[in-house]
Amino acid sequence: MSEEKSLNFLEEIIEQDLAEGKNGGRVHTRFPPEPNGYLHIGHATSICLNFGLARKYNGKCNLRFDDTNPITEETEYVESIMNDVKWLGFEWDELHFTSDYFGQLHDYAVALIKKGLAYVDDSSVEEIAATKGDIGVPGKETPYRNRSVEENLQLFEEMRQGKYPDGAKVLRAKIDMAHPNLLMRDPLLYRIKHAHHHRTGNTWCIYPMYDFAHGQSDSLEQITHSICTLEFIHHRPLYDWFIEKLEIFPSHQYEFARRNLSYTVMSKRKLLKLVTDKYVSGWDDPRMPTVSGIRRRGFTAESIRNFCDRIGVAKRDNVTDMSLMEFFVREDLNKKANRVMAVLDPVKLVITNYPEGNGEMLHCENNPEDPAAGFRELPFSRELWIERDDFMENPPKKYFRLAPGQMVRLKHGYIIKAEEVIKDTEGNVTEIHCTYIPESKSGNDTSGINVKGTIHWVSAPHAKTAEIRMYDRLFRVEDPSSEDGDFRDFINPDSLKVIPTAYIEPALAEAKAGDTFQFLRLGYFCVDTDTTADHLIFNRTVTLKDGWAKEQKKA
RNA sequence: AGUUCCAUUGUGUAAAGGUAGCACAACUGAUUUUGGUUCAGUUAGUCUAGGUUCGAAUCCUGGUGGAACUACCA
Repeated sequence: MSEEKSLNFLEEIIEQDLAEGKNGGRVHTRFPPEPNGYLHIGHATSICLNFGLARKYNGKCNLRFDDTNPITEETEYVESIMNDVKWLGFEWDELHFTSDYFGQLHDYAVALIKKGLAYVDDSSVEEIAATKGDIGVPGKETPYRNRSVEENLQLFEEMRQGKYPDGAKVLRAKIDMAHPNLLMRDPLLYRIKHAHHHRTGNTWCIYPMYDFAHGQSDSLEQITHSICTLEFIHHRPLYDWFIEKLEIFPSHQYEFARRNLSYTVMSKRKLLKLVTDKYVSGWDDPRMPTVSGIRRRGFTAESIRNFCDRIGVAKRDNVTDMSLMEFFVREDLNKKANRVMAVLDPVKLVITNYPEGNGEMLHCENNPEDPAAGFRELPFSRELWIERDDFMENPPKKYFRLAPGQMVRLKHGYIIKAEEVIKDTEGNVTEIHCTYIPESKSGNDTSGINVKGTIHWVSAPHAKTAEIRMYDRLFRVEDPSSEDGDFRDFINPDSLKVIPTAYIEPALAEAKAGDTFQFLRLGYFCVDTDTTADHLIFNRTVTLKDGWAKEQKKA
């Protein structure tokens, strides 16, 4: 049986083009971010799509910075974007900046003027908006629309030379002021901005608009399939118009629906607001849907690639549930992350019949899913920390863990039986006394006893401490992007919970930033970039599936 | 209102006129020294009304519902 994977609509288009011998059998895509912010998971789908298509069809994919607006763009963003693309596991075939084409784009503008297809307009922003018309209402032509080619050439040259202040004049295409598509009503091609550009400095004071730059840049790079999101679909007639009138390489634009994720926002404007208004610690806050944020949180590049492949690409509106992304993270980490033990909410456990002194070392498997991960030695002793909710004085029926008179296994260690509970004056449990069964040692258990529960622990005299940061969804509402206004109304106040001192097993003190572990029964945790030898910080990447929680919900 | 795009289980996607399938989620059960993992299984879907056809999720028409477009942003 050939495992025939179904094609998405873009792959179908490409295969048809290939079958027809279009573009000489070439496939060339590009990922074209504007360097005005950090990349987010939505960009990641676009990256996986563009680079993935190129990889699949033996083609090429460029990284192009669409830097036509000097006001918003910064070198810091350029660097973070290149870093994120590489981290996701992709290499660009060519690196370009739209600003490298400013000279060529200027020549294209001159060519359009010469053909009588572009003119200089002296109207103000307000006048242009007022004469644009409206949905269903045709616009009005400006009095400057019929200037001669010579005059337009001269004025455009004077614009370039810096003879006019910002906003005094613009270059517009001469198309149709009554066109039902607002974008075809004499769109702006160039505007005057006396501003410093992050790459071209002060060389230019006129800058091309997106529409006049994007398609031509695609064409200059011989891009065969220019893939963008659906909101650009109205731009396609313009895209094609420039290519036709300039008689340049016919790149084609294809649109797909933006990917949305439940409980998160993708708009760069809103992400920027989260950062500048300090709702989060920065672009790489582990709650942010940015590539740098989810990386810091411990999501792996492979799981993101798998996620993007799985959710696919289509043209209908969509909101993918977070649980799908979390599944791919768990799937990947389950194979890779070593199992270790940590106690987040400790209570003391004393094994009264275990000898006092230094205890013993236990031989522990690092990862049952990966035999190559090996073993480690783990100290065991008379006094341990265990998780507070692994003991219940009055347990419900299906509670498999510690309770008075009930037996449980200490992971990698012995079976114990709870004998006595010590409480403070307010009735809080401060210590649990129990006995152990010496013949039940993990690995050579001759006791013949079967217990239903296994709990994790850390030897009290050997334990190290660490700070644990637990993250939850940043937003309370499922689709925060549908809401406008103040974030405060729908930010989740419990999105960050800090545990200043948790107990961890001693070997973990050596862990380095970026290392990820499964804390047994608690979830996956990743060492934070701010961690130091004196102060270990773990971020919770994702929780484990919780069978006990389900059990309780039923009750 | 005009133009354009879209509509398949709770979610995301397949089925190019011929058995509505996959993954996640949910639910059963088995295995398990993690209430994890793994394995087996169950529930659940073509927006609507017509038309074309031997046969329609697919093609056509009308309706309904949703989205995008009215920046000297990209």
